[in-house]
Amino acid sequence: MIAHSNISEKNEAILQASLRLFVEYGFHGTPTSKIAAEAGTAHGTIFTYYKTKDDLIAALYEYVKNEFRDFLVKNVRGEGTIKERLRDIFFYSVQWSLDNRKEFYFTQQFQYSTHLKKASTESIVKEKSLHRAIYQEALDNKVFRPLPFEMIAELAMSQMIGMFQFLSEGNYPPSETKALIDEAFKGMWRMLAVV
Amino acid sequence: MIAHSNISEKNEAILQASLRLFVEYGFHGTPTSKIAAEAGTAHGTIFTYYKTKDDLIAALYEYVKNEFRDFLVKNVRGEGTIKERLRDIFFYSVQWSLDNRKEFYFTQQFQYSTHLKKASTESIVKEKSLHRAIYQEALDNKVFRPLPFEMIAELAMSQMIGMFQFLSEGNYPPSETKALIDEAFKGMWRMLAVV
Amino acid sequence: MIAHSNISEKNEAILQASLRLFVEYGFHGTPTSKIAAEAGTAHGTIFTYYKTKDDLIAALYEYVKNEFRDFLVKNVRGEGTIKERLRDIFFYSVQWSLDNRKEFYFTQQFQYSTHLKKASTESIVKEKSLHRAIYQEALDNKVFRPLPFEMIAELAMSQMIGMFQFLSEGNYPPSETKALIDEAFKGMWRMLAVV
Amino acid sequence: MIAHSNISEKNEAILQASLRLFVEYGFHGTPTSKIAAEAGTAHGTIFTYYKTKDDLIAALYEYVKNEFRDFLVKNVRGEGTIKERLRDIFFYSVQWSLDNRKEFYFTQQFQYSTHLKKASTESIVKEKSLHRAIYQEALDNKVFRPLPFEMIAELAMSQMIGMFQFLSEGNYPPSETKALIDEAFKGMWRMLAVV
DNA sequence: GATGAATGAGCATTCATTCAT
DNA sequence: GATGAATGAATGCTCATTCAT
Repeated sequence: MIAHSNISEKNEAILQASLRLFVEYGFHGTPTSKIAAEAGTAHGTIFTYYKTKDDLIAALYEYVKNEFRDFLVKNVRGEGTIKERLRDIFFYSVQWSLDNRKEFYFTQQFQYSTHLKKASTESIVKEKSLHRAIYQEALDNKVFRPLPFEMIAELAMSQMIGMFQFLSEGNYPPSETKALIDEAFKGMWRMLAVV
Repeated sequence: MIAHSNISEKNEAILQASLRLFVEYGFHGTPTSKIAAEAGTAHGTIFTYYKTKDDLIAALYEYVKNEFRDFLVKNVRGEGTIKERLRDIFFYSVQWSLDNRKEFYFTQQFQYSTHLKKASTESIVKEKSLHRAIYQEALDNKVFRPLPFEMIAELAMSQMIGMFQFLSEGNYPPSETKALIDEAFKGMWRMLAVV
Repeated sequence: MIAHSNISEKNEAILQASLRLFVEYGFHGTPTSKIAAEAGTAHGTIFTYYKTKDDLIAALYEYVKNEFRDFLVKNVRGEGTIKERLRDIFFYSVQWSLDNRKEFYFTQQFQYSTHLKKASTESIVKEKSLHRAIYQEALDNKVFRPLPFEMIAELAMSQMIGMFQFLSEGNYPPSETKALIDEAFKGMWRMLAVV
Repeated sequence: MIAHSNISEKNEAILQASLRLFVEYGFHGTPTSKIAAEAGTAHGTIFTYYKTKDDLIAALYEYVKNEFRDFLVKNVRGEGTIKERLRDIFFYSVQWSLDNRKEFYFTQQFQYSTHLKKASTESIVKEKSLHRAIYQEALDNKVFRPLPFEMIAELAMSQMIGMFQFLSEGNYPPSETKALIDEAFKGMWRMLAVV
């Protein structure tokens, strides 16, 4: 669920409508006119907030990214062993994507939309900085096996995406979901950690 | 490199051009007219082979999928322990995607192109049947931990995609690439296998 | 430089901004929003002064026309021979257009903007009444050759426009400019006058 | 009447329709959709011939310019005194503009459409080269008074435009029209020529 | 009067698809 | 089969104008 501070009601409605429609019909399958209709605004209103449709898409990405990051910052333990903090990151990342499926799915779509590559590569990396910091820490402290950093990062990320895809298809009750995520984390730990 | 049996030269040129352009500009960023130009045919010719652009995309997907499957069938040991055969699947899957980056990237794009969902879900599952058969075997024989089958499948697949992404960015020499893939396989094994 | 009596500061700013932008980008190339920005007012403010953009354009035309007329009335000798007064009209008309290039250019643009035809034909004729009066006088007194009045009027006007165009491209010092205008007037006199 | 060699029927219809509508409603007052309707083609057809509306406008200008030039070349005496040839240029220029009022009016509109300036300045000069060549000759041979070349050019051109404007309003029979143009030419001669 | 967010009609342009040759 | 001119529905975007504050 999107909810943010200095964003006008109309703007919010536009972002929400965009998210819903992009996820359902894709970027190109969603005319700006439909977004406006879904948002309950006039067509032109979109363009008072965003110069172009691509700008809207990019802004939505930024928006979602921030939601995600805010959620992680709020939930991940600031203290504890590396393993504990890693577990938190893993757990809450998967949890957030399950609780915000549209947002997560949109993110994936975005990263595969070729013509937006340039504007965002930097943005994508930044988005992952929370994760990457702790992988680096684990690597530096020899908690992780001596593998290339990027390999570790990619494998860990993929793991989360895999869990999201798995869990978002079946419909497990919360407690079981929790258990499965933790099971996956243990798997990841066995995969990457020393001993 | 695409090369197949009963496909006319023009058709082949069209598929090749499509692949190149789709990967570079995305489906919607690639007009059929440009495909024709790149393929060295008249615009209309595309539509003597494919009723619609979406048909072309679907056919290309089918085409690539078959290439991949043929490659696996040719290379994966038919005999050996489950672990050996799993390793082969893992290894050659990653290897193929590295040797056919455009093809693999196209596949990923395709799976995130929402408006093509219906036509293909079934197709995608079928594509993965080779992998899934052996995961099932490993699960049935208690070689894998007792986790939901789909979870295992997703985690294993994600691992390969993660390795592709990692390796396709750095530029490692063949021998090192080979070593890294095997390292990743060992990680996956620790993650999923019993003991 | 525009400067007039009962016109509010905002209104004046709007007219000035319009003039500048219309001359540079044309009527259709100048959005009212840009005019407002250039004038330092809110977009809506324009419409408290002018019901429509076309009204603004027409008002600006009227405004400029009056500037020109005032200038002529102030400078043209009220007495003297027909030739002397004609020379003044010719001279000061060209001079004004050189000293007020934007204004003059705007006038020309206006007269070729087809969709404003109706509103202004009458206005344009009125604008030229000072000139026309003296051509009529010259014709009535047989100072001019016996040609159709409209022909004389058009030829004389064209002459001034031609001189403006010529002088506004080169950059002659004032004294030379003056001499060239007088030379042109002599030419016009030879063209139109008896003997 | 436009009529040219290697121009397809549809293209011709588009140019004709454009000319008619531009002259009546102006560039911005004429939607491309109306042009298509008037030309009896589909809307999209315009864009198979011209990449943009501005391209169409520029092409139309080029087209009309060529018509004019062809007409002059066909009619102006190649031999004779400077005066005779000047008279021809003057006479046939005015005559053509009267016989092709839409074309001529379009030309004038075009030259005042600010945002097309860049594309065409060069083109406009070229258009006038036939005239300019003979003015230069007259100046070099001291047939004209020793005035700046550009001044002569502008004054002569203005004269023709003035005559067009005058004649296109009244409705004189051909013989009288002819006489009046010649009268105007004599005036111009008195204005510019030595003695 | 002044503001500027909101409106929606209007427009240029794109592009998959058709079809006569 | 191959061609490419023609089609017209669809779409992103602009901008004059309105109106609640």
